[in-house]
Amino acid sequence: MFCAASCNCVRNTSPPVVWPGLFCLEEHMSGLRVRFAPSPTGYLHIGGARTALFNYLLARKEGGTFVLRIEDTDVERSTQESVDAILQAMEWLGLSYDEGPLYQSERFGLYKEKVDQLLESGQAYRCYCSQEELDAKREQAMKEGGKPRYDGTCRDRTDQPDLPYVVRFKSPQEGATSFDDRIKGTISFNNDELDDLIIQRTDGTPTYNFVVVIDDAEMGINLVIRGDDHINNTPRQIPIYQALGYQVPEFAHVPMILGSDKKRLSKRHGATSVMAYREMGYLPEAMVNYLVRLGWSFGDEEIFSMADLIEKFSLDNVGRSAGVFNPDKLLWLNEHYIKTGDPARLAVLVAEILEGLDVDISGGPDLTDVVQTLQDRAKTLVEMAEGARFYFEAPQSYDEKAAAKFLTEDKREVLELTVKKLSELSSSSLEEVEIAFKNVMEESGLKFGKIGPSVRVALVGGTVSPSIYEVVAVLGKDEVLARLQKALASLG
RNA sequence: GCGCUCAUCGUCUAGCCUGGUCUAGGACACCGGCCUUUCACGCCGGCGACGGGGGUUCGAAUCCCCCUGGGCGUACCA
Repeated sequence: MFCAASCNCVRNTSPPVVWPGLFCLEEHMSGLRVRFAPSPTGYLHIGGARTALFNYLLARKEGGTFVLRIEDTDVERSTQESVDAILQAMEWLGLSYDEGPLYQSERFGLYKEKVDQLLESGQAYRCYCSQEELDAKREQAMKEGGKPRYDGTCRDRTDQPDLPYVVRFKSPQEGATSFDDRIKGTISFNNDELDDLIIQRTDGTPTYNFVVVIDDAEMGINLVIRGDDHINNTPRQIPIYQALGYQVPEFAHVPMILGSDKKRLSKRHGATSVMAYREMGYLPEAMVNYLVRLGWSFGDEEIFSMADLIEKFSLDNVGRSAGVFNPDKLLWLNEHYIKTGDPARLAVLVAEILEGLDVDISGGPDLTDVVQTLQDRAKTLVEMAEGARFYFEAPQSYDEKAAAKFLTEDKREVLELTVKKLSELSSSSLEEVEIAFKNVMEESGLKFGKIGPSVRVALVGGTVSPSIYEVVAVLGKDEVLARLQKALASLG
């Protein structure tokens, strides 16, 4: 067995087996416990994926534990489809977790207990103010230039009228709350900025800022890595940890991802769903590599495999400023991984796309060979599939312009010669094909430029394809001959 | 409005903590060239930034202050 942190502590088994998520205890097990806690109100988006990735990487690097928790306290907006979509996306990216998924909706009993505990100890209270009253107060405060925070009307109320109520946490009103963020440094808030936040709604369900504390504490999370849109929540959560007698974890707030207009990344900036990129023909390693480099760096290096990252990732190299999502660079990375990827693996992926395109690949050339001719010229798997199409479907017609230029009567002679030379081939290896074409050139006295383009149009239907030699070799003698004959028949 | 936060090429960033080695490095994109049977790949080259103003210092991208600009938050969403 082999330590997944790719250290030198090879367990003495042969062959070595890498077991994701399994580490040699002595060297790598640490008490680090991190988590990813998405709320299932949609697909896994770029930002969430990066947060998950950072958590995953740190856990793997330190030999810690990565926990997945589903934040579905908002019963209205949470759906099972979203949960599935998120799980699927994480799997695609290769982000395995050690514990979970844990559902907050299944822990309401626990939260209720904690609410009661705070109510009893006087650290929380029932608030009977209606939504309308609150809205009015907020508006009023804003108008007077004040802070739109709850004014504490019910804070010291002692009666318990038979009215709907929410439970509010008694936030400290004096002093300051501060914490040392692992990424941003010391952050401090004056407590008079805090108002008494609602921890339990009228319908009895708990709210985010409350459950997140309980869960992180109960699950033993000691480092919370999350988006920096949560920085403002942190000083509200810390007093809750304290009120409940929990130890406050460390925090690491990672900067947000913005769109090209520097606004928070959203649908109008294009695809933001991780899985949408899979559909567009992106490789997961390209997505992981892109995501990690957005906000993190390691000298001048650009290319990182997951194993590299587990070895090299560190919160120390995470930047403090927000980053703009740049699809061009993602594309470049995808191109890179297609170029350097294992053709057999790529073939499996391309086969799926081809199937979706209703292209029947049975009886055609070996897809792995096909992929190899396309690796240097495709930026996405979808592009590759489209480029592979002609290998399996003989051209039904020829591109008009191309035919007018390259499939003319005066090409008959050389095309017939090509057919002759090719048909004499014993195999269609690349070497043999090259020799055949050389012979054609010699006998006809023509340069390749006078022959190749015509052959290309005959074989693929247009003027764009991999090298002619490769195409002929991969397509195979019989199919090439058939297509050439067909083109010959169309001449004139 | 208030609070928090951020600030190096168009974009991602190195450098900043421990001032001089920075006429600021790399990558994407873009432009030009080479290679070439098409399209690509590849290779070579180019364009291009320390937001502004004050300090401190012999010397500041690096330290301090102010300004400006951006982001986030300000929900019975998470």
